[in-house]
Amino acid sequence: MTVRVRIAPSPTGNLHIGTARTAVFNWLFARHQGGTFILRIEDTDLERSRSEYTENILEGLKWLGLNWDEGPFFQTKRLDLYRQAIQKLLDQGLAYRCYSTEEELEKMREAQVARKEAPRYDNRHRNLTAEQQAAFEAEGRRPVIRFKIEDDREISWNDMVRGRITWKGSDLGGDMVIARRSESEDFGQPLYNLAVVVDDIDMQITHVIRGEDHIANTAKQILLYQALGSAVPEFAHTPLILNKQGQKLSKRKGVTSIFDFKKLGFTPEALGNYMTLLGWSSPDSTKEIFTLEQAATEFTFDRVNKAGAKFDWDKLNWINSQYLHKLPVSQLTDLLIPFWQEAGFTFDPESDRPWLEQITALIGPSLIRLPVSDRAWLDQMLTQIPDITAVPDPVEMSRYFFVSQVEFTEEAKAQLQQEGAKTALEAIQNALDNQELTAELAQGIIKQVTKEQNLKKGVVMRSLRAALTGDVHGPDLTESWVILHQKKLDKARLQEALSQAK
RNA sequence: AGUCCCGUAGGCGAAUUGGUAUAAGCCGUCACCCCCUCAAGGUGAAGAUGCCAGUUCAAAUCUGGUCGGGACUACCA
Repeated sequence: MTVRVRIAPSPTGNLHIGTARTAVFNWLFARHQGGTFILRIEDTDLERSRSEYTENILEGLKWLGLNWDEGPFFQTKRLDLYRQAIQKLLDQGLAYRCYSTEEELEKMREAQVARKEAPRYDNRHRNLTAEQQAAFEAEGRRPVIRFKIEDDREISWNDMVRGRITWKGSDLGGDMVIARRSESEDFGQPLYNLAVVVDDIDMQITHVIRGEDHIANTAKQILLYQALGSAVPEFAHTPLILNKQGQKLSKRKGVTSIFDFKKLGFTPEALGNYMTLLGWSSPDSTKEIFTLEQAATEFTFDRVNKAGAKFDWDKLNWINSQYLHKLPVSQLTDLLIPFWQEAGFTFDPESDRPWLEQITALIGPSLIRLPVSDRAWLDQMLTQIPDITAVPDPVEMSRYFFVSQVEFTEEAKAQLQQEGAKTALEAIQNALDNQELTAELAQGIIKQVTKEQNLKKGVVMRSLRAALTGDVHGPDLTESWVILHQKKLDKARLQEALSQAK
C-alpha cells in the first residue's frame, strides 16, 4: 500500500512554525516511503478563514521547499461530502439533533466547574422525543448535530511515536458537535473533527502525522472512522515546539510566522534543517547539518523524540551561519546584491561583479544571517524578543565599500587623534602609487611604514582602518584596502582622515 | 477539576533497545590560540539521567509511587 500523508493547515493565520514543522515531518515521511504528500486547506471556519492566509501558507511551504504532490484541496469545495456523511450518521442513529443554546451550555459548564467537575456536554438532548424536538423547533431554535460518544467505549491506538495510547469515551467531553447550526438548512457547516475524518477517508490517507495537541481529537476521530465504516489510519503525534517558558508556541506572541524568519535573514535550508532537528535525530546523531532531501533518506518515526522541544534562537543562528559559510561566493553574491541595491548603494551588478564577489568573499565567512531590509521592524522585534539577538548585518558590514565618503565613529575619531596616527597615514599616503594594490603589497607598505616611522604595527593598522572604513572594527584590513583601492577610494579617504588627524 | 502526554547539563539531543571502567555530539557559557579590531575559525574546560523505592549479577533503559512541566477538555482548527 502506498503511503499517503497530508498537511492540513487552516487559513486563519500566516504559516506558523509549528504547522511548518508538522509539514516537514509529513514531507520527510512521504519522501522516505516513496509516498504522496497532500495539501489540504481546512477552511470550514468561515468567520476566521481568509484567502490571503491561504496564499501565505502556500508560498511559505514553497519557500521551504516542501513541495506537495496533490492539492491544494479546499474543504469549502467539498461540503457535499461532509453533508452526506453527517446525514448517514443521522440516519443510522449515531448522531442526533441538539437544541441547546450557547447560553444554556455556558451555564452548564459554569456549574460543572463550580462543582469542581470537568466541563463536558451532559448529552441532555440525546434522546429527545419527536414532540420535544417539535417544541424546540416551534420556539425557533435551530439544532447542531452531535455524534454519540458512549461513556464506556475504550479507544486505543498504537502511536508511531508514543506507543499505545488509550482513552475512555467518558473523558471525551460528551457527545461532540459535528455540524454547526444553520438558519436556512437542516444543519450547517461541518466541524473540524468530522471534516478531517471524511477527507482523510476520501483521500485515502494512510498515516496521520500531526502535533501532540491533537491526541484527544484522535480518540474522537477513531470513533468517527468506525462509525463511517472505514479503516483507521496510523497515527503519529509529534512533540510540540515550545517557547522559552516551555509552553506551546503561541500564534500571537513572538516570531512564529515563517516569512518573519525570512525577513530576519534566515535561509529556507537552515530553517528546514533546524525544524527537522527539533524532535528528530539522524541515525548518526553527530550529523546535524543536512538538507531535507538527505534527512528524508533516513527519516523514521522511531527516531522522533516524545518530549517537546524548546525553540533555540542561538542554535538556529548557528545553523544559518553554517549554510551561509558554505555557500559558494557567487551564490552568496546573488543573495546580497538585492540588499545592496535596496540600501541605495550605486554599482553595476554586471561590470562590478568581480569586485562585488571580493566583498562577499571577505565578509561571507563571518555572516550569521542575511541582511534585514526593514530596520524599524527589526528593532521592534529585537526589543520584543530579546532572544533573537542582533547579529552583524552584511549591508552595514560592507557599507564603507559603497559610499563615497565614510562617516567616522567616535572611536574612529579618537583613533585618529592617537599619537602616531598622522605620521602613519602620511607615510602610507606617500607609499601609495597608482599601481594595482595586492594584499602582499598592502602588507608590505604597512610593514615598511611601521619600520621606517618606528611605530607599533597596531597603531598603523588601527589608524589605517579608521581612515579607510571610518570604524575601528570590521573585516580584514588589508583585503578591505585592496578592494577599496580598486575603486580608487583609498586615497581620498586617507586625505580626509589626515585633515582630522593630530 | 478531569483525562492524556512528557521528564538525560542552560537549550537540542545520543546511548548498539537491560550490559564496555570517564553517559556521545551540537548550540550556548568560559578560557586559550589566531589577530590591528569585531566576527568567523581552531583548541580546551566546566556542566546532566527530577526524586524515592522495587526487579536484576547489572537500570538512563523495566515496574510502582512521587514531584515537576505541558497539552486537551468549543457551534476553532
